[in-house]
Amino acid sequence: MGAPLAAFRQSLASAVASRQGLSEETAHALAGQIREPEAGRGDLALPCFQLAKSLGLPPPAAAQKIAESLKDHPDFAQVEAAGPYVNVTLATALLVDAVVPAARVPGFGGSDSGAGKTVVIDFSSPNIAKPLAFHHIRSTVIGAALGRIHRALGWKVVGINYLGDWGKQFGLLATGFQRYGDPQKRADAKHLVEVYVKANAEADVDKVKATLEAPKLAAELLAQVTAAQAALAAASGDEKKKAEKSLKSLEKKLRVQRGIGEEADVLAGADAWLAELEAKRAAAELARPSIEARDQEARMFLKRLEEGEATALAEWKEFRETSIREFERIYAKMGIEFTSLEGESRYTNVLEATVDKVRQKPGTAIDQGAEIVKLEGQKKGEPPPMVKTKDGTTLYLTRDIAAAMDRYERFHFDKSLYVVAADQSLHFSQLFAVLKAMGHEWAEKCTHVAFGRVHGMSTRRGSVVFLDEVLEESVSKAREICVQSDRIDAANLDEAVEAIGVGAVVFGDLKNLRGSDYTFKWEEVLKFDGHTAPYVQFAHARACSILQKGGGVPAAVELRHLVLPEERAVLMALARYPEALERAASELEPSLVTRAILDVAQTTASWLTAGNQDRSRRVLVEGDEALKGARLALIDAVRNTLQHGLGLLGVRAPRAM
RNA sequence: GCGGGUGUAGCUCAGUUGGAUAGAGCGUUGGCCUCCGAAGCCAAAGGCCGCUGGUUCGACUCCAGCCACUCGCGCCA
Repeated sequence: MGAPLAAFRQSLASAVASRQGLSEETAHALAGQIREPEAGRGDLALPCFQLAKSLGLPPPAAAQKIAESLKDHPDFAQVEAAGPYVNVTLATALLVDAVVPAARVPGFGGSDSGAGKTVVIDFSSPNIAKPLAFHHIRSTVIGAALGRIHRALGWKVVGINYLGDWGKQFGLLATGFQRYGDPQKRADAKHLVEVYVKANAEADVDKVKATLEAPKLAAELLAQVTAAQAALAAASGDEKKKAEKSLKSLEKKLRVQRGIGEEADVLAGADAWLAELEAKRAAAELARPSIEARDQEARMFLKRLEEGEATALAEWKEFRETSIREFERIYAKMGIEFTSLEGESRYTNVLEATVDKVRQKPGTAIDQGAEIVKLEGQKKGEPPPMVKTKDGTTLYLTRDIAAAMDRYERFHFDKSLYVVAADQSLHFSQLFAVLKAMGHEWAEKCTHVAFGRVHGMSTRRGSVVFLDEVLEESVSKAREICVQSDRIDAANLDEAVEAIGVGAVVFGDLKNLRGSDYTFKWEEVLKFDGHTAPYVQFAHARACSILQKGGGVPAAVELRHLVLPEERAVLMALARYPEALERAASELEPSLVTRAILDVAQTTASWLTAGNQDRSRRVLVEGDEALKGARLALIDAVRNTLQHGLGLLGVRAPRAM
């Protein structure tokens, strides 16, 4: 099938090389420099800065010379030197023949570049006992999209939903349930979440610790501010600048802690603040024994699990299944599938053996009761990887080491991806470093596909939004709009509504570069205008509708009739699509696919709307069957590409909306 | 304090790996439905690309130093 754009670049580069007597090698290098020109200046642009050197001419003269030499080349309809650039317009025949037939074939954009290779993708991976909150959408849709993209490129894909089904949080749920759980609701996922949230709050030893230390820290900070103020008053010259800076940063810290604004005097009411913190401290002191006991209880539950105690295991199994059922309900709604649903518990039996392997190489040491890995080249201040707690239980890292080794044995992967939030970069750099130190060369094939946080959601402030809730809301908004449409018959309404509502949310996430953070806002996730899923779906539906009205694409078409600027824009957008897929896979960046199909949708919308004013520019143009046939073929290519691209993202494309 | 990330239009974000006059969406202003689908199209306004220096014919892009925000930094995952 090939990538048309790459072929165009190559043919331009080869043409230049052969006419200037340059080697194939330089031709190849040249191809890499070719880009797209400014709007209205053709299809390809070759910057001549480096060529100028080898030709011994100033860049504009080199461009002139090269342009002259290409003037009669059959592949190029127009060649123009513009300053140091050569702008080339492709011959229509070349462009249309390379793009349209290929783009009409189902699976356009895919390739076999990954044939014989295996990628393991660890994604979604929620914790049992915790709710599936909105932010879980990120790992879920990014991982699923990367899976589909790789599959389209010929890779064998193993998608693993690696549940957090082992660990202290499970102890919190189990012991919490004994206290607050409604025995009638043992299988109610929402109830389990309530219990977990409550149990977690009542065993929050970190918060108690912080509250206990708060008055002391606050007093210190106040003293520092006072001292800094005095220092500033006494300072002069260079010293003064420094003193100002340090005071400013201390004041800012204080403002944040006190929760006061820019204008307020930082020291005003400090006594009352201290008194308040002191009161909280006293309360925390009283609550401390019970909180520590609850925490201990949860830890002990994990201990019992790790020792294989039957009743604990039975309870664990039951809660686990309840959670999974709830997760699967939501995955089904989003069309997410996994090759394997497993979890940390898979490795409970091999953890001792895993720790033993680490002990042999690179070795471990006991530090403050915990067992840490001896790594060379550790920078000071960097926390050492830890494989066992002071209780003798294992940690996340221990289990991930076991899992990574297991995955390599099972799949002999060429890539192993962990689609996990960027917060955990340290964990993954430790994981990979330990694996490497154990002698596993394949550690280099492992990548942390980090993504940014979703801000504005905090469990503590109770502002957590459930993923399901967002999907529901979006679907109901889609329904409101769809029922007003006379284009869509009752039989297909539900399907379209789901596709649009869920699609908008999924697409909204996959539009941003995965690395960047964003803030959750209802009006953002529920956006249907502008560059959103409904926009692309709309273009697709229009294409379907025109194809239907036109009676489909004729058997024989003369594509050379596609000469409108609007049509060329669509052709170029289609030509870029396969390359976007390859890059999305190599850069692990699904947003490249999102943006590529937005480009197709947008150029198509402009093209089709141009036909509203001017009947001669319509696809279903009257009185010219040959032209109509060519345009139908192009609109079919658009239809096929949009459907494929949306599919890769996990968004369905209704035929009407 | 140490390490990572981010800083581009009022807001949300792209920027093809160093190339021409830095681009979209939202919002604002103006225009386009006797309709091949207005969830759309066309146009306008809006920019010291965080700051300063360096490398280069050329820097939003690379390097150094600052500033701001943010995440992480031992027994959670």
